[in-house]
Amino acid sequence: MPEMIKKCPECASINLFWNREKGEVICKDCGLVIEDKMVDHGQEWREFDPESGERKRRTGAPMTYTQYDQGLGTEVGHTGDLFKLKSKDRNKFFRLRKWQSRISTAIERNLKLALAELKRVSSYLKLPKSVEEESARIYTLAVQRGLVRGRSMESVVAGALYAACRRHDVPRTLDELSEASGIEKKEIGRTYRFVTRELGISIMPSNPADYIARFASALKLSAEAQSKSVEILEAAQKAELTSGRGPTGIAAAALYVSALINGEKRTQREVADVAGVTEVTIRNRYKELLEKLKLDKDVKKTKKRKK
DNA sequence: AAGACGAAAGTGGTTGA
DNA sequence: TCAACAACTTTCGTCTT
Repeated sequence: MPEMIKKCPECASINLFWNREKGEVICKDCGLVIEDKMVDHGQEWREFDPESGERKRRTGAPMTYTQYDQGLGTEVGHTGDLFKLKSKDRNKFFRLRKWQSRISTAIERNLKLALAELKRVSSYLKLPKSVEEESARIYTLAVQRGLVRGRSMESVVAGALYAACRRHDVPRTLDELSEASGIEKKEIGRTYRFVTRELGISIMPSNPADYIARFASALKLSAEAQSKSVEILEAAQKAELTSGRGPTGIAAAALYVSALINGEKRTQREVADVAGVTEVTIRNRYKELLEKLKLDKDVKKTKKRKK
């Protein structure tokens, strides 16, 4: 296979780091996130048509949750098979067929729709396949437990996606999910919490560091600034400034400070926008960082150097 | 004029009686 | 179920660059 050698469009370095899990390709030299959202060009086979039309050729399809029946549908055979049966069995056969269409259609139709929606949102956010799979699994479980009742399908899909993102340490903010799915933020949060609680899915509180790479590249910060912000983050965690606070706020503040120190000043507004928090929050975190970590020296130093 | 800063009031969610 | 509470937001006025 002719593997294309990719270069960083920013600095033309070929020193790239591919984080498969997060679906990010990061330039080690300049820190640019080249493909923060990898589209999976894998199979794209259709997932409709079982009802009528041609029979499925599912031979050897990989088992996957993004397939509404996980690619393993049990089908009560086709009329062609009937010739082999005696009349007694034939009744049974028809009964089974009827049954199947009764039970399965309700759930399966829902799943089909939901998974289509899920894929839509997922590809809009360019989430890696692993996350898509996970969220499909979560959604399937949720449906089986009847957790969708009383909630809109879309909101549960969004909730499942959000949960899957968190579990895979590839966090998207609620705002992003909200924008992609058209569901209100609080609604997503609600179903997210509900679903995870009901399914007993444990989720670590998301780590601010997971946001750094994405935010930094959105702000076009240098690799130095980015790694500096990670340092700051670690120091902040040691100083216990992070517990109980919103991870995005922390990440944003760390980035803001490190940008300042590195002489790549970004306005609070810019940082706030990409991080999805307000300037005030950044200010508060920022203030804490300066106090507890005595970083103000560093900030002043670079200020003087500029003059 | 724009950005940074801070105070005050409001929001949604958690917790504990 | 309700009130207290923490984190975060919104809004707005003031100060700094």
